[in-house]
Amino acid sequence: MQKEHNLSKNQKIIFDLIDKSGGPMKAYSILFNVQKKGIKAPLQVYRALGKLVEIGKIHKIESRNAFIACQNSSCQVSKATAFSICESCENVSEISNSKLSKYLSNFSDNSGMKYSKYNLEFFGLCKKCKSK
Amino acid sequence: MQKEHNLSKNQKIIFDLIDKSGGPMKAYSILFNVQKKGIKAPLQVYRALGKLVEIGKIHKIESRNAFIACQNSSCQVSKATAFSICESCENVSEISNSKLSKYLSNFSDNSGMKYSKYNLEFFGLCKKCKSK
DNA sequence: TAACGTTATGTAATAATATAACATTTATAA
DNA sequence: TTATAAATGTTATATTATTACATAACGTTA
Ligand SMILES: [Zn+2]
Ligand SMILES: [Zn+2]
Ligand SMILES: [Zn+2]
Ligand SMILES: [Zn+2]
Repeated sequence: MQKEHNLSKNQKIIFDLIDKSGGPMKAYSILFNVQKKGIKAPLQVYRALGKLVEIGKIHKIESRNAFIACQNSSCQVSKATAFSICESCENVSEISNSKLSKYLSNFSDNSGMKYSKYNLEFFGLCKKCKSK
Repeated sequence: MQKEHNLSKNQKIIFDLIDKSGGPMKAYSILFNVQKKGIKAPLQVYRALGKLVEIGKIHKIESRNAFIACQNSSCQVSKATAFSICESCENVSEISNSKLSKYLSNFSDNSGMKYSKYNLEFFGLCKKCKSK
């Protein structure tokens, strides 16, 4: 059962934009796109992004400095994320594989460290780009 | 058997600095530290970093925009990397776990994508920070 | 309702990270 | 040698992200 988060005005504008885009978006591209809605400054964008990441509605693709809407309805928080990234067309998908997530969530080694979160990024060529 | 790369002057200066630091270093901190050795501009640092990453002598910690010397002698290229990051003291270690790397290198799903590279970052509290 | 604490917003300035463009030099190899 | 690739030097600029401070909206409870 997913907690309902009542998004604020700016959070909703920015989430809707990212979600509808269907892919990763960069902060300043978001800013450009929401200026007509009254969001004029980078900080307004970064604050909304920060909150949306915190509650798991979006994730940051670290290697690309970009943000993508969560494609996995059960992702309440951004604490166990995996993505596949095409190095040619830059298409990104969230990987939703229960074996993988179990394996990583349960991973431990002899470092004495307790892992509470992970982020995994796979790179390669997508189907389309491979066949070119 | 690891290929010997003859590092250039700037590459050697920057690699030695990162390696001796024993942890992750940020580009502008590197720049500051090597200015006395004649490296004066960001681009000189980023070019050396780019090459060092390419040949696997260092890795980029994406979530921190920082660079760490490879702690795994068999890492020829930065194509299969895993790190543990303490969210309190920011200590970073490269994870060298053959089961994990086999599991991830062989991972495939039904997306039709061929994965040639991955980067995994685990977050948590290290032993020291946990006991505080 | 009133008071309070929390969350979100607005705005300006600036910090931190990274690359483009161009000229020159050094290393490698045919 | 000649050519080719790799590395360097330098200036300027692009991109990504945060600090600082003031104000407004929201939710809770007295
Ligand atoms: Zn998700
Ligand atoms: Zn592709
Ligand atoms: Zn390594
Ligand atoms: Zn720690």
